[in-house]
Amino acid sequence: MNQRKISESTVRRLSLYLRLLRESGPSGTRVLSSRELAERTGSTSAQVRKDLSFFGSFGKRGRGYDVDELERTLAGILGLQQRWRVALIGVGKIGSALLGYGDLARRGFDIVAAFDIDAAKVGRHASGVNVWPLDELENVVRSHNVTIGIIATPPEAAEKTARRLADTGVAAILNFAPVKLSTPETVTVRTMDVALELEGLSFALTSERGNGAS
Amino acid sequence: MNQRKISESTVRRLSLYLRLLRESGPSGTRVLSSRELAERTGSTSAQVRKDLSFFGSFGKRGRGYDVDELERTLAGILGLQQRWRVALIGVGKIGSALLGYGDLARRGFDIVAAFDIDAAKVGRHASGVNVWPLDELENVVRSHNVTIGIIATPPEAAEKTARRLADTGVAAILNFAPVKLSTPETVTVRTMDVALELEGLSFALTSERGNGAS
DNA sequence: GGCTGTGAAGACCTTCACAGCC
DNA sequence: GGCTGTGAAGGTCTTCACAGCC
Repeated sequence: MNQRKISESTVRRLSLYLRLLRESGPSGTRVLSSRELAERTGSTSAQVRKDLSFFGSFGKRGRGYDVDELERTLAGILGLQQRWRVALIGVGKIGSALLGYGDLARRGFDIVAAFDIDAAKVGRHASGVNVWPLDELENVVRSHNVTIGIIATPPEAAEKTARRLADTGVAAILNFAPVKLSTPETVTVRTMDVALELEGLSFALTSERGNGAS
Repeated sequence: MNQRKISESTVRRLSLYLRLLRESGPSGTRVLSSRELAERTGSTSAQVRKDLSFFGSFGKRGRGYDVDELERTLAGILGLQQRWRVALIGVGKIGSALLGYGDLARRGFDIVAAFDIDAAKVGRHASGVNVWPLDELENVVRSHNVTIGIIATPPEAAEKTARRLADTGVAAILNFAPVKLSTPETVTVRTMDVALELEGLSFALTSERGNGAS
């Protein structure tokens, strides 16, 4: 496991390859070439081979990659042979959507506890997950062995929540609040921001006019 | 507006700069240096200056950037001086969350119509947006002059929905379904996938063990 | 013949470092 | 003195192209 620095884009693509392999599951093809993998994930064949080559040689020359084997290998690389225990902070609109989103559990991420500052939201959520008062965060996160936190609080509360999660020993945070979190380097943070993505689209549409849009 | 190829990361950072400028609004500082902009968005001062230099010279040497002026300039570059008319397809968990998410309107994106295949969801949504039967998509998208579509359907329906949006003349799609969309090149697509981000975190946590994690 | 694995080349992005201006 | 704007250097990521194997 002595691996060099793997880029974020490579990891993203590995996830896409894995998703494809899982979909072409039992009834799918037994072997896929780098070209097929590329076409169906929006990459190139050389890119696929390069991505995989950082971790070893998993293909068979002249044939391609064995679907089952590559699936297991990729799951291993991505750390998805284990299940991850996740805490959700903030049971508002986004939080509730996440609680009801079965794809997360299907892909190895169990939301084992949720928190909200609003007493009315405390109790058992429709999804079956328990919603705790925010005060209980440290206790419950520790007792449930949570390693990943999801921040779905209002932006004003995000920074403080991040600090509390970090102090409680959570190793990674997925942040839905449109703010920059200042966490210790030991915590890996990734932010998802719908408005930011829309702004990216806005830019693309705006600058198209400049060039001769076909 | 004869601009060269601007990278996606540059555009993302421009959005972050703009967000910061807007937050440090009326009561904020009148001038910000590239160093300040960088520190508060998680970038570097050279990066900030380079990003801006693709579009012109907006700073004052020895002083920095005028907040109001740079805010206007960035909004112009990103195409945010106009408002964007957005259609949402799929009023499930994610779709509802988006309808209730005021930040989108605040940042220039108005969801002017929503669609769902389920007759029970048709009618006026709590957010005030009208939910139409899916059959009406082409009519309503055209009559409302929609330019951006958000796909929040189940994965199986995403591809077909994308094609319909593309055929109806929508210029950009924000896709929440975990599938690769095959749309004509005239349509800009961006996909947001929570599980994919979590898998990125999973990888980071897993590969840390390999190195000597401090 | 077909396809992988991979050095080398090329494209792209970031950082450096400093001239130029306030 | 302080800060911008920017060529040049350095680094990273992608694509090419082909040797090696099935």
